[in-house]
Amino acid sequence: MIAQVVVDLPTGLVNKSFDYKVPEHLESSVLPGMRVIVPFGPRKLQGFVTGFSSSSEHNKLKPIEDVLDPVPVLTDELLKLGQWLSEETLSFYITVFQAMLPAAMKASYSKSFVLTGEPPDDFPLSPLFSGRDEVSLEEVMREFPESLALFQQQARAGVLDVIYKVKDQAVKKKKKFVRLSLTAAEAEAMALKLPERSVKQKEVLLSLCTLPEQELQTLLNSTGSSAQSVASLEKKGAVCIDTREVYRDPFAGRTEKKTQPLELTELQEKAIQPLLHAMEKNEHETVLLHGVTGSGKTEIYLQSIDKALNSGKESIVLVPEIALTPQMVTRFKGRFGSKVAVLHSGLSKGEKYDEWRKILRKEVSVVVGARSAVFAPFQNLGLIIIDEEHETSYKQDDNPRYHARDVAIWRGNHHSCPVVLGSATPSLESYARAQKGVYTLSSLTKRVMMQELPPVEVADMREELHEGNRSMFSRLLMEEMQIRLQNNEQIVLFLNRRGYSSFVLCRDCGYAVTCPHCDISLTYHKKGHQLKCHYCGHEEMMPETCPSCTGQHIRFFGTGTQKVEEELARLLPEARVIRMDVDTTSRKGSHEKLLTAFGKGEADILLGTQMIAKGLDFPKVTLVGVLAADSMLHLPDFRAAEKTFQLLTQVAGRAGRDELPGKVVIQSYDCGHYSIEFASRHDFLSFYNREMHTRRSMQYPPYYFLSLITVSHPDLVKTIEVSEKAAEYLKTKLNSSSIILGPVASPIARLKDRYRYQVMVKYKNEPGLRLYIREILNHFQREITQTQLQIAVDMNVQSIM
DNA sequence: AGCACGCCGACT
DNA sequence: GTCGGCGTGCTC
Repeated sequence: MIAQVVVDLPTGLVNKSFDYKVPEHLESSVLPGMRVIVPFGPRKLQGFVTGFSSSSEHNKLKPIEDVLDPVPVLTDELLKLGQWLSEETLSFYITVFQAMLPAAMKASYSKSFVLTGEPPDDFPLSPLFSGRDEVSLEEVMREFPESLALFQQQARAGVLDVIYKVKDQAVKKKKKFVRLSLTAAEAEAMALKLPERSVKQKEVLLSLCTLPEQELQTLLNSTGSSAQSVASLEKKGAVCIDTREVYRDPFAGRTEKKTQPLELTELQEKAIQPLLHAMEKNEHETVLLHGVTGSGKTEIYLQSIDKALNSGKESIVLVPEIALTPQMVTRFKGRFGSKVAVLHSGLSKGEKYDEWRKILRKEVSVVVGARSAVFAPFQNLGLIIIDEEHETSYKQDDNPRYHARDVAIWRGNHHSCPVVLGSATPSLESYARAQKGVYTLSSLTKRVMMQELPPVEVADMREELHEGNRSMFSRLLMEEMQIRLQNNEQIVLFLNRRGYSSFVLCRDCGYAVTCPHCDISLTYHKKGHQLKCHYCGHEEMMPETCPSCTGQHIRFFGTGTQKVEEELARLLPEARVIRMDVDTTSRKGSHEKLLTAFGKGEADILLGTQMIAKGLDFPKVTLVGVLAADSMLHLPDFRAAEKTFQLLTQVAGRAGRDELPGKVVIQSYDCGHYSIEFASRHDFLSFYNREMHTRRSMQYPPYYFLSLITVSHPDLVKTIEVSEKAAEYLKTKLNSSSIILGPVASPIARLKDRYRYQVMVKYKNEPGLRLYIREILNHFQREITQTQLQIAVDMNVQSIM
């Protein structure tokens, strides 16, 4: 039996399967989709078995060394999907497989030197081994790097062996359990017979009488005894201790109140029908659920999941990372309890691994998670839901550059089940497909309780400035805030920091402090008085004087949340403010804590960035202020208007969600812009028509496909040379109707000390494009593996910023 | 990615 | 004449 194995090396040269002999003792335990350890050259690598064959073109096959999984971690479906996805995104198989699995299952490798026998008397490395017979390469590099050559020499001489190890990081958590091996009556009798001084043993026994099986640590804590007491009891045969695998429980101590399905409104009923139909007929269909904020999309999700559950099928719910709040999780756990697994970035590696294993073992039937949850290894999928389908976070921005929506639709096809794309502000792509009939459109035009969408007023900041108001709050917003404070109602202030962060500028000479490694202005962080690069992490102290002209007038500009907070403290000193941004929410759980505090009314104003734009539902919020609505409007991105519209609509939806009527104030320097105008009128369709018009005339998606090739190298000349060759090659191959833009410098022209140039391809129909790009990659393959050259390909660009 | 193989400069 | 530099090519 011969196994085909894809090895764990993300290189073009090994992007194929290798044949290995399956040793007899493993024949019954290896299946496709399992991880194995195989010898590869002199070392050992983790790999994935993709299939079997009875013969091989190679005559000398090495055997598989070990099988890491008792059952396949990649189902047959996922193997197939991986094949498709790697072709679609031009990624390596191994990269795609790894994207499908929790990070904990990625192998880690180590190398060490081992003494082969008794070292000779004059062995020069004896002091470094000092009695041990193994020293890791890591230790050599750390403690005595100058001896590395000596180690290698001794290895060649045969005094040392070089050992390669593959470590599976997927560690299962274990806990000890204590079980009473006597009946309660016997135990009680024994407890009485124990000597006077065995107080603790007695307590332990009595505790076990009421609950005969307990987790060791819990038992020790509750009785205040030590492991010694329990060990004595074990020796006496009263209890036995065994070690068992347990799941890490990220939701420990949290019990969700069980919720019941709500009665659907007439509109919801109508909207859910096409979906339920497709589920009944076991047909694949993509339903675009366009529902205004507060229209009850979630209840539709919950009831369709319920339907899937009732017919014994599983569901995947994707939620944007940023919206994967405890509030959201609670809604699903509340309805479906322990049938739900949750996968999001807030979990530790181990926790994610455990949640994932619940899916593999069929212990859950619903998974709620961010982008990568679309790969949940369910085998009987009945429904896939993508909430806020327009969110850009569904596109992965490194390899494999996949879009969760495409993967969902592939899987929906495979399982003959519907895919639901839900949004108040669908992406233009999806809405256009719905209009063409590729997707089924299902609309919810009214809020559940029939509240009106909140009125939106736009404050013209140019005019404010004109009339002498130099503060960051318009008079309108100021007035409205004062009213809420008086009425004891709550306010959400939203500051979009993208493209608007606080950069440092010299007022004398105009010098802006940029990152020494990237073509990017540094951002000022008040904490530590430091400047940081958001791309490479470079940090430096805020300079006292201008590095360029040594002038004194170097200041930070732009409005960060910190600055807004200070301004609020000055203008509305009585207001209690909670600030949410990367600085205040970096600690685990702090995000949730702040939101809970706000929900309990411990603050009047919630001030934050993107992270407060969606999913939040606080009944006492009656005013939402958007401080700089146009800050992202002028980003050089074809989606700038779309993103602005989506964001404003989402934010506006946070107001007046309960009985109290809400109001929204949008501040802008460009209030005539159609994104702002249509968002203020809650008019998606007009925005859609207008923006589609622009896209058509500018030849952007959804009228054209957009692929981007980014070449990067530390040397500018090399970068330009390669990108030019790539563009020229494509020009000879593509249709005359396709548009090749560039090469030009990327929007971030230098990143981490590498210059970046890009070639953009706009096209309607280029069936051979992937092939041509593959050829470009092959052509430069040697330079990619051996020099600093990188060529990144994104076959379906979402954003060009 | 590693590592071996192989072909040119400064050393015993 | 040899040790060792790192350019090139392969790993089932």
